[in-house]
Amino acid sequence: MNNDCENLTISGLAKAVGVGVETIRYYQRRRLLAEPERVHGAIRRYGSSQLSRLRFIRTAQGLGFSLDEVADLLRLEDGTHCEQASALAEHKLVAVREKIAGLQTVERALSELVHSCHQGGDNIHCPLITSLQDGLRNVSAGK
Amino acid sequence: MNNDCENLTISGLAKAVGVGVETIRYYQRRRLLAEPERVHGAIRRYGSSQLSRLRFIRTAQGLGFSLDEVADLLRLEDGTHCEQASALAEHKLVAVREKIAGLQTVERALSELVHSCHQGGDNIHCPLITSLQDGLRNVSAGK
DNA sequence: GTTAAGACCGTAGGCGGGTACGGAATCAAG
DNA sequence: CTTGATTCCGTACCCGCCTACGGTCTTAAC
Repeated sequence: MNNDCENLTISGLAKAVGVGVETIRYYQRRRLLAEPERVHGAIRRYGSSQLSRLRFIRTAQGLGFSLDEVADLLRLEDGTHCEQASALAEHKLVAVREKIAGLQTVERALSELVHSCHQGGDNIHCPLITSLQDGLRNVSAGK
Repeated sequence: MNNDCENLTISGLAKAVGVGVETIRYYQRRRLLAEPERVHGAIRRYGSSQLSRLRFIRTAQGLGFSLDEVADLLRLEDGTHCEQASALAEHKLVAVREKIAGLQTVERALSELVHSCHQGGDNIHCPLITSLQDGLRNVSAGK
C-alpha cells in the first residue's frame, strides 16, 4: 500500500484524515468529494487536493455546519467570495449562540434541582421529581 | 368534545400539553404513558394523572433527558428515591456542561473567523475559507 | 500462480423522536 | 339517520450522518 500523499488509496486517505472509508464514499455520493479517475486499472487514487477538501469538510462540520451547508461553503472554495462565506459563518454563529443560551438555561435549572435534592430535608418528596411533575417555567421540550 | 380535565379525549390531552396526538400515541407505544381503559364504548379517556405524567415527560425532555432516561425517571415518580433521581440529574448536568463547553469552543473559533473576514485586507483569499482548508486546531468533526 | 487484503458498488439498516397515511369504528350534532 | 369530525390501529416514512453487508474485481506480496 502506497502512503505517498499524492497517490493514496481510499483507506490511506481515510486514515490520513481520521474518517472511515465508508464516510468518504458517502461524501462522494453526496457530491462533496469528487471520485477521481481510475489511473491504471480500476482502483482510484487520491491526491493532496482531495485530502485538503476532505479536511475542509471535517473542519466545517466541526464548526457546526451541516453537510448541505458544507456544500455551500465548498462552492466558495476559491476564496474570492469572502462576503458570502462570512455571511454563512455569521448565521451559524447566531445559531450556535442560541444553542448555548438554551443549554445554559437548562444548566441553571438542572443545577438548581440537583442542589435542592442535596439540601436534604424532605426526602419523601424528591424536589426534582416534584418539579418534573409540576412543570418548570422556561423549560419545556422543543426541537 | 369534553374539555373537563378529568375526562379528556386524546386530542384534548394533546392540546392541554401542547403536543401532537401522534406524539401521545408514540409515547404509549414506548410505554412512557399507559393507555387508559376505554370507559363506555371504544374511545379512551384521559385524566389528570395522565396529564401530569405527560407534562413530566415533556419537562424532562426539555431538561435534556432522552426518552429512555425519562423512562428511568418515571420509575422514580413516587418521589421516594431522591438519591437515584438526583444522580441521573447530575450525570445529565455534566453532559450539558460538556456540550456547552464544546459549543463555546466552536463559538470562539467562528467569531474569530467572522471577525477576520471583516478585517478586510486580503479579499482575494477569504480567511474563513483558508482556515477551513488548512484545518483549525481544536475543531474537527466529531459526535 | 496463488492467496489474502483491500477496493468497488449497490443497497439496507440504525439512531432518536417523532410524523404521516389510510381504512375502519365511533361519537356528537342536526 | 345521516353527516362529518375524531379516534383507533398498524405500518411506513422522515431527518442527518453515517455504518454495515455481500458479492465481485483488483492488487500486492510471496
